[in-house]
Amino acid sequence: MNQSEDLVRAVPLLAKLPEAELRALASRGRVRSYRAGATIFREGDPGDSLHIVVEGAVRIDVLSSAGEEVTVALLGPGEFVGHLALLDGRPRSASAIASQATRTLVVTRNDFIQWLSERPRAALALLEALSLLLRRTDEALADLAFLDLPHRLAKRLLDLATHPELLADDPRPGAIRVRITQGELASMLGVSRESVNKQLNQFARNGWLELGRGAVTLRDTSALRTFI
Amino acid sequence: MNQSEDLVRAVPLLAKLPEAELRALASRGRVRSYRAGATIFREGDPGDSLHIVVEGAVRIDVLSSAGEEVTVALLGPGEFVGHLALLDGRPRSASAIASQATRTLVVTRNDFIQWLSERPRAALALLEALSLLLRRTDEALADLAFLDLPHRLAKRLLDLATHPELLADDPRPGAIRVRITQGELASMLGVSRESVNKQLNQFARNGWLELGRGAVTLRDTSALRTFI
DNA sequence: GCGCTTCTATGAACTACTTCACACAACGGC
DNA sequence: GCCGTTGTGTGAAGTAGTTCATAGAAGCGC
Repeated sequence: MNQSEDLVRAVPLLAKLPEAELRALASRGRVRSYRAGATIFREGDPGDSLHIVVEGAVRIDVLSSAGEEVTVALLGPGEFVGHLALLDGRPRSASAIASQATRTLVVTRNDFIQWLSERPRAALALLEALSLLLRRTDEALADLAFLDLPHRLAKRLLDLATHPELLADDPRPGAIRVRITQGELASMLGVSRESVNKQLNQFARNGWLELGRGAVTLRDTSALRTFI
Repeated sequence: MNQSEDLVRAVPLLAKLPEAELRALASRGRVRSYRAGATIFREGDPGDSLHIVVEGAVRIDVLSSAGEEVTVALLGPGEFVGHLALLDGRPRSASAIASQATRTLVVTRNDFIQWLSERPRAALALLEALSLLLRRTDEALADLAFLDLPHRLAKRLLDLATHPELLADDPRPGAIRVRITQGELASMLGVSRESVNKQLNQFARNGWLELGRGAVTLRDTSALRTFI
């Protein structure tokens, strides 16, 4: 119980709410566990639940018309999935996969809607959070339309460097080791794995980062930042 | 007064609300007029108002890092702009320009927030609307990453054909004349005007549409649909 | 009606990606 | 310790878009 409460408080958009309201939401949720690689839900499934990530990491994939999967997001503890289907009642717009062993707090649509309709302040906080998401998606759209691969890649690497759930122990101080394969990067950027590889090696030749199996180690983030 | 009320009811996301609540919102708004080409607000401006389009059409543009403008949306009567800045309190993420003579109903942030915090059902309706917007943006993102120009163009044309504010009188029954320049199309699709022109002419050679100055006339929408 | 501006049309040269083909390295299971 | 699988690295050939240059047609202001 108490743990659920802590989790809910870790969700940025709900963090501001009074304690009693948090407890009310947490008490309606149930904790579920997934092993690495397990499917939390699939695109097209009827969706009637919100998942708040407790620990682990969740990858959000959508299927292109050509049948390829793109990774549209990576979520860590305190972030949430399933809000779209929850709020508009339509089928899941993407698949959610546990990329590590993961636990989530699950709240059903009915419980959430009822809880929310009694708490206007929570609704405002949620509206604010959705607005921010919408801004980020709009920005990603503009990036995709106007930035070339080197710039999108640099941007994405710096973004990933802020996701604690992907970070491994730093081999040396000042370096940030991001645990991700080049194939996963390609799928996030909407380009081929080979192109990502070639560009990463270019960055490595500049001394901005080092490559390893399943990881990219950023050695000069400020160079990457000024490159953007 | 009465007119504002009608406007508010025309907004899909607010249409379900009881009459008294609608009146409450409409009475807080003010109607403002813009001539064709006038700027409603600019990207980066502090944003503290929601605009509901009463009549006319509004184009939403964002600036790319390279300084180019992309059109991210076209809005007609009943649709609304400014919700992002309104809800999250940040600066405008895009510019809004009246593409025809236009009137909007303006509601300020404070009025709206206050109105909303007293009406949980309206908040739920808004959350649902934002979820749908988010879905659409995600879909546009996937299209941009995976679909080539011909398919994106066909999709966009069919989408535009459902926007009544852009439609001119049909020259012949069954045909849909969309009033838009090839440059505007290019700016929506994130490609060059020349590429749009070449692809449109390809479609015209197929007999699927006809081209004119400032307009595209769809003659065989089902062919376009099966092409997608 | 004339000239300016906007919009459409098209070809040529260039470029950033793609796909394909292949080599090799690292890790995990048994 | 071997073998299958997963991940990285790289070159050659192809292609879907780009920019640039140039042309003409349609509408608008006065």
